Amino acid sequence: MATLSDVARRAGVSPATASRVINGSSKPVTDELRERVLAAVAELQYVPNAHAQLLARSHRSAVGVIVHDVSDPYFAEITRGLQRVATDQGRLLMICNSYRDPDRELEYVELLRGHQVAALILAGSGYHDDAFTRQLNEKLAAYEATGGRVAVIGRHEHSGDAVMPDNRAGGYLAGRELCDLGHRAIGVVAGPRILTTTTDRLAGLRQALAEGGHDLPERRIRYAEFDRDGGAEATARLLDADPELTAIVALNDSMAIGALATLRARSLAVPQRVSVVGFDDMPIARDVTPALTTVRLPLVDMGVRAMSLVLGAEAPAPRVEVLPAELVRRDTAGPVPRSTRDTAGAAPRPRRGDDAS
Amino acid sequence: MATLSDVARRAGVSPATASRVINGSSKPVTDELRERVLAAVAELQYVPNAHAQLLARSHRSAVGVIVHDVSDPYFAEITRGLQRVATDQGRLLMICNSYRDPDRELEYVELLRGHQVAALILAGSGYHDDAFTRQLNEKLAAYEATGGRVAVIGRHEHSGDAVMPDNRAGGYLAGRELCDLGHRAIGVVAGPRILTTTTDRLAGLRQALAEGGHDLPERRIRYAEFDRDGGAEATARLLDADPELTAIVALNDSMAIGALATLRARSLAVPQRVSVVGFDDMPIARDVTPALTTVRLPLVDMGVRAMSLVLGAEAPAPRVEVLPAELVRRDTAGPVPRSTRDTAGAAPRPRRGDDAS
DNA sequence: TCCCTGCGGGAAAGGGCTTTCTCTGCGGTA
DNA sequence: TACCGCAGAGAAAGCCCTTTCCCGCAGGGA
Repeated sequence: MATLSDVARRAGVSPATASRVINGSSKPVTDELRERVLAAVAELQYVPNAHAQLLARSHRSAVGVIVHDVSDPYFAEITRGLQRVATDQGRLLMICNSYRDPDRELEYVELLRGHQVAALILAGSGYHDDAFTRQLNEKLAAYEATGGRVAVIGRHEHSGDAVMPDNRAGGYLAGRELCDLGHRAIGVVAGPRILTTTTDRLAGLRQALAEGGHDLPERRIRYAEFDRDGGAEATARLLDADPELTAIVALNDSMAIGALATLRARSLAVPQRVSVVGFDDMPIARDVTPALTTVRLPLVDMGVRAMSLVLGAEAPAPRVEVLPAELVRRDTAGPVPRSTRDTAGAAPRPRRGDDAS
Repeated sequence: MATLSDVARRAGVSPATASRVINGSSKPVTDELRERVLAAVAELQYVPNAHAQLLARSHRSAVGVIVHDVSDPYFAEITRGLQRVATDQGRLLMICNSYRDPDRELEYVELLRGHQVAALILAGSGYHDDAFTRQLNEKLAAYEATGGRVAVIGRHEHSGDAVMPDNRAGGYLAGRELCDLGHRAIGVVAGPRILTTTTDRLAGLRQALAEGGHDLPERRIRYAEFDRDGGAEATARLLDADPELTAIVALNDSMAIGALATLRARSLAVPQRVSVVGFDDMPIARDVTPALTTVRLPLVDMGVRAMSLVLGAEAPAPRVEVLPAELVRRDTAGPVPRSTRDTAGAAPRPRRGDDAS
C-alpha cells in the first residue's frame, strides 16, 4: 500500500504538506504544490490508512450499535432510524449482532470501546439477569467515565439516556381489543421470558384481561424464540393443550406470522375461528393474508431519537423518552365465534385494511 | 482511556511485557508478572486501542462487504452465509450498504481499503454502466495489487473470483412453468433495468417463452424498484395496460409480495384468475397467502462460497462458481383460467405447501 | 536601513501498540 | 574457574498519520 510519504516523495513535498492538501487543512498551500500532491495521489491510488488517521487525530467519530440481529425487521427498522441521523452528521456506524447472547453483547461493548467509538447504542431488549446486568453496567460505566456516550433502546436497568417503546401499554391495547371483541380464552405466544420486552408486554396484556374480569393463567402462555418458527411451534403447543382458544396474542409480528402458519396448517380460520394479534407492525404485517392486526411501535423514530440523544448535548440528568404504542386494526382479529361467545356480548367493529393501489 | 503504558506502570513492568501478557504472546513471562499485569488490566478496565493495534501489526484480518441493503431479506440471507464463515475464522466483518448507489459503492471500496481489510466482497448485482464498471475495476485492481483479495457475488464485469447465482436458468424455470400451465399473456414485474440481475433473469424468461412459441413484448414488462412497493406499483401499471394478463412473473420475492397486494386490492384471485411467480425464495415466501411459487436461489450458500473463496488459498486463475436455481412450487401459480385457455392445453399439476406443524 | 509581521513550508513530536533487538543473570559444561 | 547458552525482561524502533512548532523569506512601515 502506498503511504503518505510515498505521495510526498513523489510530489517532492513534505508529508506535512501532503497531509494538508489531502485533508483540506485550513493552512494554505500554493496551488502548484497542491496540484503536484493531487497528481501523486491519483497516480499511486493513494488511500489514507484509516487506522493511522484515527490514531493520529484523537477525534472519536464513529458510533457503535449493538442489536440482536439487523436482519430481523424489528431491528432493521430501528437501524434505519439510527442510520439516518448518523449519516446526516457524517458519522460511521459500526453495527454488531449479538444474536441475543449476553456474553457476545459484553464482548461487543469491549470491542466497540476498543474501536474508540464516540457513542454506544444498545438496541436490544434488556435481560432479566442480574449478573449480566451488573457486568454490563460496569463496562458501560467504564466507557462513560472516559467520555463515551451511551443510550439504550427499551431496557431498564441502566441509568442513562433511554428510548423506551411503551411495551406495557401496547400489551394492554392488544388485550383490551380482544376483550372488547368478547374473547376470554386467549393464548399468548411469547418470546423468551428472560427478555424484559416479553415480560413488559405480558404485564400490559395481563392488566387488560384483569380489567375485563379474566385472568391469564401460565398454562395459556408459551415461551419460544422471538421468531417465525418459535411462533409456529408455540402456537401448536398452545392449541394442543387448549383447543378451545379463540384468540392468540403473539408478542411480536414474526411470531404472529408463525402462528398464522400453524393455524392455516390446522385449517382454523382466522379470524372466524381464532383471532390473532401481533406486535411491532413490521412492514410485512400488512401483506400477509389476512392482514395482521397488530400493535404498532414507531421503530424508525425510536432509532432517530436514540441517535439524537447520543449525538446531542449531554444532559445533566438521564433522559428517558417513552414512545407510545398504537393498535392497528386489520383483519386477523374479529369477534369471538358465536358458539363460544359468552355473556359479554361484543359488537362487531369495523376493520380496515391499508393495501396499496 | 487507560493505555498500555498505564497498565505497565501500574503493574511495575515494561509495556513490552504487558503487551505480551495481554496478547498471549509465545514469549514466556513469569507467572508473577503475568498476574500483576492481569490485575492491572482488570483494575483499570483496560481495553486495547484497536486502531493502534491494527496499525502496529501489519496483520490484516477484517473483511469488507458491500451489499445493497442488509435489511433486504435477499442480502440478509447472503450475509448470514458470509458471517458464518467469517466467524468460524475469527474474522470481523465490515458491512456497508450501498443502497444501489454506484457512487456510494465506489466510496465504500475506498473506505474499506483505507480500513485495511484483508478482503472485499461485492454482494450486490452488477450494473450495466460502463463508466462505473471501469472505475470500479480500477479501484479493485489497485486494491488487489497490494495483496487484497476480491470476490463478487452476481455478475459484475470483474475478472476475478465470483459466485454466480444462475439467474438466467432461474428466469427460464419460471417462464417454462407458466408456459406449461398454459399461460400466454404473461406480464413481468422487473427490477431496475440497469442491474444485470434484472436483465439476466429476463433473458432466461424470454428464452423459455420463445421455446413455448410466445414472445415477450416490452409493453408487458414494467421496471420499478426491486422492493415491495415497486412490485405493487409495476403490477398496477401492467394490469392497467393489459387487463387480460393471466400470469405475472416478479423478478424478486419482494416485488411478488407487492404484486399480490395489488391483485388482492383489485380482487383478482390468485392463482384462479392470475398466477404469480416470484424469485429468490426469501423466508417470507412460504408465509404469504397463497404461499408463493418462486425460484429458489441458495442465498446462504452463496455467501458461504464467496467468503470461502476470499479467505482460502489464492488461485492462479479466477474461479467462477455458478449456483443453480430451482423452482419451488407452492400455491400462486396455477393453470390458465378456462375462459382464456388456448389450444396449448395444460394438465393441472400438483401443488405443494411446506408449512410448519 | 532595520524591524516586525505574516505566509508558506518543513521538521518533528506524538498517538498507542507490537516486535525485534539487546541486555542481564543464572545454570550447566569443560 | 572460565565460558557458553538461554530464559526472561526491557529498550527502542517502527506502523502511518496529524498537528504543533519553528524557520526562512518577502513585504511594509518607521
